[in-house]
Amino acid sequence: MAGIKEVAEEAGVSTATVSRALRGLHHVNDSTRAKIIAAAEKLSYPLTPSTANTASGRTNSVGVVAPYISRWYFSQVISGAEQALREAGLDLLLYNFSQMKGRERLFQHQLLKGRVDALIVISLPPTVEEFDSMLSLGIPIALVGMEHEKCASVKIDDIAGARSATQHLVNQGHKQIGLMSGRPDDPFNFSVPQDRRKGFMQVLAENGLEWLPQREVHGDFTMHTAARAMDDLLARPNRPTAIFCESDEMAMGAMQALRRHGLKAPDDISIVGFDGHEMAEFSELTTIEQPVQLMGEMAAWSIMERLRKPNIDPPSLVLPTTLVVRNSTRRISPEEA
Amino acid sequence: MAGIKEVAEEAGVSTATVSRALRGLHHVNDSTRAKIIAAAEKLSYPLTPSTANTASGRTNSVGVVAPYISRWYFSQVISGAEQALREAGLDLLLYNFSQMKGRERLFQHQLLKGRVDALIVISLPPTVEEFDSMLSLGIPIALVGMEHEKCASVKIDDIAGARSATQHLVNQGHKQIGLMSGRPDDPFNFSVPQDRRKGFMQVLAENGLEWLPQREVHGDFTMHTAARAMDDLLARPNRPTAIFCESDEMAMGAMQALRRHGLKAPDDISIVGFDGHEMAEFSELTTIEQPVQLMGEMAAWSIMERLRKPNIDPPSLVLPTTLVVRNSTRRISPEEA
DNA sequence: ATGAAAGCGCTAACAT
DNA sequence: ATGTTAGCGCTTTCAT
Repeated sequence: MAGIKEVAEEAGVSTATVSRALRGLHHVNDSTRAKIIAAAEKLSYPLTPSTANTASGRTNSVGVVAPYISRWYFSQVISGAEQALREAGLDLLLYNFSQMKGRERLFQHQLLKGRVDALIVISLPPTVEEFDSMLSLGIPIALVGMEHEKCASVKIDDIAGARSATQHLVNQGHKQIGLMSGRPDDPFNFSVPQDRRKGFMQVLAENGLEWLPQREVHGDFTMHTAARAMDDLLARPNRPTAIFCESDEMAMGAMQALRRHGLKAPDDISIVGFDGHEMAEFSELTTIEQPVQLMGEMAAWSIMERLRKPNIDPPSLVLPTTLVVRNSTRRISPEEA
Repeated sequence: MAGIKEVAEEAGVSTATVSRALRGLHHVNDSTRAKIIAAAEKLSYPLTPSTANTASGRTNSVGVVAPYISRWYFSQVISGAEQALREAGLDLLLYNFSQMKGRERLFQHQLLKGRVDALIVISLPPTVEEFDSMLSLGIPIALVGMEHEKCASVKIDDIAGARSATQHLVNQGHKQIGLMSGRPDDPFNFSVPQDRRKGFMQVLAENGLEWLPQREVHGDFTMHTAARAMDDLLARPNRPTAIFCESDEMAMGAMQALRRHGLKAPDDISIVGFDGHEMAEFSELTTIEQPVQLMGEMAAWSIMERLRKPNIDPPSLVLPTTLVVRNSTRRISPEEA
């Protein structure tokens, strides 16, 4: 296996010069550099040797931590981050933090330790201790979909998004509006469902609409539980004419349940979702789109910036959402309402 | 930062013993090991130090290479692999190989070089040269969705899957059956579309059904292009009574197009997909399910096995698919056919 | 079963 | 601008 020594020999220089040349440092003669690059290519020597780690203390890779990696939202963010990181020549280490048992959890920061130069944490604060242990790594952290004073963050305004979804329903004449929200006993203290619920309630109140607790059902942000929750809601009296679902997947679950009951959106009930899931278009679902992939990219950029200048303080970005009106919501007449 | 030296001091032993104890090697007294583990935990010293790389030559991580990482199929496989690898204490390095420019491509194996102990390559053979350069790394490689004599592989029988999808349509009385297939000018020499097409044609021939080339349209395995292709097909004469789509996403695109034209599956045209996409249930799509996540897990296991015993030859696994009948296909009467 | 010491392949500090 | 020489933090002989 060709190492830096072989390359040095081939180019007729010292290993130190090879190291400098390949990393684009100053004070290397252009012709020398050319020779070295030629030698490196010939021996297919890597531009960033993996073993550089030990000597330099930098790993040239960043960790991405997420509770799920195959769900739409997460895979989009990861994809965005991957692109930005690879462009910058950084490797991406993937860490899924959902199913680990207690004892292993205790070791989390030790897993990460020394393996990554920075961390991107997607949308779920683990327990406080776990989070502290991440902070204690002393490396830059960028949060996606959350905020924390000590970390950079990229997120949307969930309250505003929920507001415009709800306002859309109100504008269309709906007065009896239901809510499909996250479980109150969510295992994670996740702010997203809370914020989306808050925005919803604000708009109801501002428009003088009465809120009936029996118009709310809960899901866990998947289609499956949402469909079941919807069954439940449909069985209750005072059926709403429209429903705001805190995620597109839940909205699609709701629509599925509707169909099972011989009902249809928007004819029988209007449905608005949240996220901009790729399948929302297929379902003709009205929704609030968020720039998911972009959020991953920006998180990556933000940590790379901080890797360059460790002293700037971590930026907090809020990206815009867009109401996309499709065919799952409709205007209703005053008599219907 | 606590290193092996600190742990050694704390435990009152040498660094060599710490190294041995923490990696579970033989010839370490139980009580010594206990002391060392305690010291390590106290100083939050990682079980598998990242810098072990240099000295041992092993990186304790495997690379996952995929052309996309946010598409459903790929994210599922990655998720499965991640679980299996993490359980075994291996890190997962993610490499997306789609958008890289020519010159960078040339450097691919150099990117990987020395960074991973093994490779899992998902569903797309890059160019032959790129593949050769991966092989030349001299590390175990597991393929998902493809085969190669020198690599382990985990796949399904695409021909058989396509056969049972098509047979299902035939069994329901369809005689004029259309095909939504991959682009013939696919940038990758991807065997999946070819195999699925082959299975389809076999069943048609076996049942003495005539094949009309104008019943075939092409997509790129996404909803979007499929919808457009479907528009095209619907505009042609001799409209088929059923269509086999080579992927669920294409099937959903087709159904979307159908709706736009005021048509509906299965009433106007029966649609059968392929993959077992999570949204297939929502769409009530009849499909061929493949155990996607499991394929990722098995690929991981297979390389870990080979990491242990380098001399066994790479296993080639074929996992079963299942026909799941939902509501996008229906039996038609002889008069209709 | 444990320790001492010689690397692993590279980078960094110091020469020149 | 380039070479020399210590390390980096760990693993792995080889002793004991």
